[in-house]
Amino acid sequence: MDNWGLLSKLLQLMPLSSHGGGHKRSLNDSHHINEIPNKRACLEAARPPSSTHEQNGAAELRELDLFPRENIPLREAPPVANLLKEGRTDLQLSSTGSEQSMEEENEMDGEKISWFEEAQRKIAEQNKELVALRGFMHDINGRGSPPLSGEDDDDLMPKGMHDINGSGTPIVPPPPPPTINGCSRDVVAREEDANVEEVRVAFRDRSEASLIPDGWRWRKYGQKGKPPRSYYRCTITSTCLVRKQVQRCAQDKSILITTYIEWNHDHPLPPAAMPTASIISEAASMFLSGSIPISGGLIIINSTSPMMPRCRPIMTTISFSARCPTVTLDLTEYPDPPPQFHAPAQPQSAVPPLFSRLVYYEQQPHTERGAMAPSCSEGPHNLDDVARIVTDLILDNPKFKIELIAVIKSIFSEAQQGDA
DNA sequence: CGTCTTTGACCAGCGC
DNA sequence: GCGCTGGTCAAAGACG
Repeated sequence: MDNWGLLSKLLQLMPLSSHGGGHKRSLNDSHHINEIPNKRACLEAARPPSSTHEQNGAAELRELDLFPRENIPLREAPPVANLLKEGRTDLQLSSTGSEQSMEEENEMDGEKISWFEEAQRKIAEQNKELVALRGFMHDINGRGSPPLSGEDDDDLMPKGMHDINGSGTPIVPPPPPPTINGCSRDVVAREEDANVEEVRVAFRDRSEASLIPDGWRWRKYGQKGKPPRSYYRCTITSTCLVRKQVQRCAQDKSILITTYIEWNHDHPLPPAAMPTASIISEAASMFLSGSIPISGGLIIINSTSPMMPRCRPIMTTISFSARCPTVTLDLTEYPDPPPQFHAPAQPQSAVPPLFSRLVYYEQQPHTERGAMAPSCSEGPHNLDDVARIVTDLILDNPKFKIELIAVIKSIFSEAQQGDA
């Protein structure tokens, strides 16, 4: 069985009816500092469930109804489509520049077409389905992420899992996106589309310090509430309007929540602040452009920011404060990034690279996980063992599916680089 | 003395 | 209209 076969087998084993958990965890996460709003009807209509009642399935049924299986013929579709059928519109498996790569590869001799290229074709097919699904959802909701143009290959980039800099690329802060009055064009576009004047970007991370060093200079100008929420203003210039809020998580005092209310400084950014600024800008841009679904998702960020010193997967959650949506980047999920996420290439092995990452997942002291999955400390014996372990992990914790998607995506990216 | 933090007052928006 | 909440202001005090 080649790697694609393995992946197909793993994906087929995923319980299709498992719609909760995983990327929806954040929506019910009581750690969230912001509450569901009572205004912004356009966002309210699409907001995720928050009440216990909704957690018990009502909202999930509503979301399932958006993808009635009898209306979408995916029965014969390959496994990736099954994830889409679940509403996993945040699935992203393609890599930057894949379309160009595919065109080139089509001219090559047939014998040289690898499993990876086959996988890319399958992904392209599923992306087309994704376009149809998103359009379908848009028609039903009257909002949400704008439907993608099926004729525009650039728009076929799947949403939700997003490698901001491209996996494995040199860790260089991306240049700020094109701006309109200081806002990225995407931001402006989605603000206009969704009637959103502002989006906030928050970081959740464990820190004993009262402030996470981010390169800017801040001055405290207010404090409210219990637990206390501190308000800071950028003081690099007296006219800079950038502010942020800092508070401890009510449930876990070791978690510091930093919310950036503005990020359009009226002065040149200090070099130390540029990585963080780019992350904030990108995260906001991704949300406003629909790359991060309302339900949140997983993104992969390469960064030199003190907050995120290396490439790592980040669980994003979307909340809705009284004033605007907040994209929260949860940095508490991974105490240390797996080596694969900052080592671009893996030595060749008889075992697919997927497995070594599963081992990483397996070895993490994940406090949210329930019963222990079968131990694999001695390493895989065969691919059936791998499949069994993965199945157990998925059944044990639906969130593992999210992790798996990130791993698969990363593998594809690395494989593509290896071919280049 | 300048800078920064603390803290109560004040304001605006919203739901009831 | 009232109360609640989020956010900001500004006076007072602390600190180096």
